[in-house]
Amino acid sequence: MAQQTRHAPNRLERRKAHTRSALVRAAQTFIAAGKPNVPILELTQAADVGMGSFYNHFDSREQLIEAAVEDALDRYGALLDELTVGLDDPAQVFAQSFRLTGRLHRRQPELSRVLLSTGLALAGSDKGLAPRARRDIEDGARAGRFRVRDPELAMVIVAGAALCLGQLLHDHPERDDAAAADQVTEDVLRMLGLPPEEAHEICHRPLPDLDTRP
Amino acid sequence: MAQQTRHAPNRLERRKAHTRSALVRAAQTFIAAGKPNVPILELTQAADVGMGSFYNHFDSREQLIEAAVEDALDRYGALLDELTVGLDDPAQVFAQSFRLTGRLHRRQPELSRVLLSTGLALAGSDKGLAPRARRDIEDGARAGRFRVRDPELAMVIVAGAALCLGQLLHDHPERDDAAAADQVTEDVLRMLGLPPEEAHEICHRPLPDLDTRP
DNA sequence: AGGGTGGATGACGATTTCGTCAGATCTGAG
DNA sequence: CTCAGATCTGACGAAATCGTCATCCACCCT
Repeated sequence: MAQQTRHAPNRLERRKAHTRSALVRAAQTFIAAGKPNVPILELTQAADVGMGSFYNHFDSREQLIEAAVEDALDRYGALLDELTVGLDDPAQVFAQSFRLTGRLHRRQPELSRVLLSTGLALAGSDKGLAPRARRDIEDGARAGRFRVRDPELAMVIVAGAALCLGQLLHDHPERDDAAAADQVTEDVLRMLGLPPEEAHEICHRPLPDLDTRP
Repeated sequence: MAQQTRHAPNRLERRKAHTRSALVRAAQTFIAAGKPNVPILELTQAADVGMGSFYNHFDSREQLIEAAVEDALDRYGALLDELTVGLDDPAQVFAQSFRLTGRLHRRQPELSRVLLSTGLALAGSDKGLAPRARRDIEDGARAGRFRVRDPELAMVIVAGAALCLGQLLHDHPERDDAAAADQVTEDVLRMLGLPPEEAHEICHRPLPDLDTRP
């Protein structure tokens, strides 16, 4: 019994996971390209999978898209977690996350554009990266680092800045994404009540090098 | 000759305009509902016009949607023009426009949601309300009212705040839209370098009463 | 008054997209 | 080696959507 349920490197499961993953990746590509309504056939061909395999894994296109967005969010969140581990100052965590998000817009354009295209709807909700930002803001407020009257209205600015920064970087590839991200982060920090000098300083600390990771 | 070309209240033209207008309004409704891909037939039925009339006026759905967005932008822009006429202080013009935009999200939800759904793409461009905001920011900077390093990056925050404020008001109808708009405007003004007291004062001046207009 | 024109209409054939299903292929266990 | 179960596959009929076109109506001009 143990041998049956305790699958070793079970090839069946891996094949299934591979197919599903291919579909999710393909969906992300189309979402990023602004074509979330791509025909199923075209999508499965892009994923190099049979037409029917789609229906083995999902009931509808909406379901796949939801899964694709969730996957993108998970990967983005995990990356931010990993890159901000060990920081204890909430302002520092927030600043680092925001600066990194700005940089990631350029490094992982598809991942980023998936979030962009759904980001507006998620900005005020409890899905996506919003809870993380809200947590950072409230942590910072509790720790006396930020001075915000209404966290939700602060979220409005933060989410909006993140989204439009992504859009700006996408529209203007010639821009220095790191500098832009740092500048916007600094602006946002000032809006959150951090003293200007400190905001400036925090946004010029060195960041983990994104180029050295997978 | 003069009588021919100088059409009096030409009924033919009015009928054509009426049909076109009905299509544009219907399109705006569907865009606002998040269904820009509505079938042509369904759209024409909602507009209460014949199937073929659509093809008399537009070549493709994209063309109609473009026209619908342009119409929404024109109406929004004209409204803001009208409501800020006579103001000479750029900071005042900007603040008034932003506060009014926040309020309009509630008064004209469909018009507003059309802008929301396309706003992100337009935020950094030279279309939509972006040129107006950019003009106000640059005017303010020239007049020494604002202190911005990079107008484009300031735009990032302004556009983002406007978009996410609209989203917030849509998601949370229980919120006091006037208070939220004023608060966010105040935050944005501070980010633009206006002294906090002045920002606060400007955002509490009385506004034209929207309820008294058509 | 009535001929001519611009606009509206919706039925129709063509095309696209959908979702299923029966069979092919692969995997792991006995 | 063989079999049962799991997954993949693409062809197929059904359904939705498209864009056109012949036709009709209302209005304008003479």
